[in-house]
Amino acid sequence: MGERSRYDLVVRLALERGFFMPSSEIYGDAPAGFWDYGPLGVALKNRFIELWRRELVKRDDMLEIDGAQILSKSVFRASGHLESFVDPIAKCSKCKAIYRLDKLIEEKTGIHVPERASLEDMRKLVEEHGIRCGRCGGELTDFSHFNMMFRVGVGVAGLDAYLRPETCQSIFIDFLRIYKTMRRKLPFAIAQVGKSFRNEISPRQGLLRMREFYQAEIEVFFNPKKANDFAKADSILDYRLRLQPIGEDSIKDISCRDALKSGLISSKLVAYYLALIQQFYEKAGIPREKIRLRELDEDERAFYATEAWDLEVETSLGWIELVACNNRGEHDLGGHEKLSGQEMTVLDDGERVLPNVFELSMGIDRSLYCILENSLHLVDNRIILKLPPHLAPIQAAVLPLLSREPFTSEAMRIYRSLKQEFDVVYDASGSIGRRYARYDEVGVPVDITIDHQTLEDKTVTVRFRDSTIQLRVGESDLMNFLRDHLKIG
RNA sequence: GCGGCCGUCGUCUAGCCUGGAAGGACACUGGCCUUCCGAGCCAGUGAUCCCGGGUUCAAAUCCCGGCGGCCGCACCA
Repeated sequence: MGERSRYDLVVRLALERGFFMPSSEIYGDAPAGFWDYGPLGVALKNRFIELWRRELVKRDDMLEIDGAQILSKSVFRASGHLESFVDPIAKCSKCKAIYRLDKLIEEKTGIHVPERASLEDMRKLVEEHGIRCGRCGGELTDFSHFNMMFRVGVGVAGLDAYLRPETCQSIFIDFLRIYKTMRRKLPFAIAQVGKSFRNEISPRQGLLRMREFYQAEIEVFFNPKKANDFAKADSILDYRLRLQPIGEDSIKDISCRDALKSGLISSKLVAYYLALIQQFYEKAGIPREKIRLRELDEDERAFYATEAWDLEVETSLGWIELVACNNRGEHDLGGHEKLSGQEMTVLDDGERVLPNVFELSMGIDRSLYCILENSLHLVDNRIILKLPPHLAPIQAAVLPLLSREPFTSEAMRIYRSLKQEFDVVYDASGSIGRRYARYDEVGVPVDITIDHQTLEDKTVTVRFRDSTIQLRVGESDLMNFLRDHLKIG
């Protein structure tokens, strides 16, 4: 299979079988970067989130919230997004080309433009060095900042507010009340699944880069002096991480214990959460060898991060960042404390500390793409979607061997008994082989066929998607069989 | 946002250069067949030809603008 064609196959399957589709697609003015999930896509997403809840939220006793998507301007003044979530731009007065101003100055003069440089500073540099449009030589004009947040006007007065560019700000602004009411001590984590919004200049590649997207974020609050006093980490010390630290160009397969000992990871707390997130993706069906935790150097890190590891998965499109694991230090609670005047310190062993934050910020849509691409296999030019059974949108198909009585009634009866507990479909249309193929394509892990023998001895044929092996299961054992087969491994 | 290529049934595409009734394959639906791995035969549904404007007796086709897609630049979960 060609490298590009894997992406095309996923998109084609998604459109044809209802996983996802471009939003507003019947209108010509549909802007890029917005996608709708269809029935199978929603089901897959829900199962993915179920797995996330189980393997991260429940496993680590996190508290889950669901915050508003529109937040006040002050939130983003405090978080730094109003000032820092921007690109400085300028336009050519002649050919209308738009430039990243800081990049243009650096390219023309070799002078490094610091993040904090004002537009006025940059305008001066442009004048001093006589920088003009790189393409036509025209004069540069319209110096401005392009902020990637969507601004919204609230109420009749059109009060300035913003769609959140990351879900985690909801966690930080709710932190104080949750801490006061939920009786937790440091360290503990707050988690959230929800939408975030970024006005990307050029969204592209389907689910990989959207303007409206789902994140599953976890913010771990901890005392920075105690990041190594972390007993929970004992359970993962022997687990092997796939690390690529700064300056390395290959992946080290190394136990958490050794990574800590050699100083590759800054603390037990960080090692523990990196282990949890890697284990999560392994359970989501991504093979270990396609996962890496790559450490970002200063230039690559977000403006709020002091230490950053990206969990990346290798696909036909290269390594894709699925989770940003950032040490945000006291950036967020400190920022909100300063602007709101609300003291954010908490008591920890008799000492007042401002909690630091380590986050696991997961892109859900991207993750689903990687799972789909990884699961997609071509056999005799037919798609077989080998999803882990516990992520399958449809868990079993109930099929009468022949589309006539008494097979149809028997199959319908079994379908009805199963659908109370499982997500199953009934299908009598087309030859049996055609139906097997139809459900292989959307990742149904087992097909249940009602055949001649069913009528004699109350057993059914169970046919496995990945191996096409068939076995006979008694009707009364079917529930237990399915529960077992759909269990998280 | 820029540059290159591109946009036709659900999907893949023919037609565009050289203007003149939108055709095929797969999928889907129904019928015959009565089946354990996309069987065969017959019939059928399904396309504002991305959108808008222009040229023309006539536009899927030529021209202009917009929107979208892919690749590259940049940015990012």
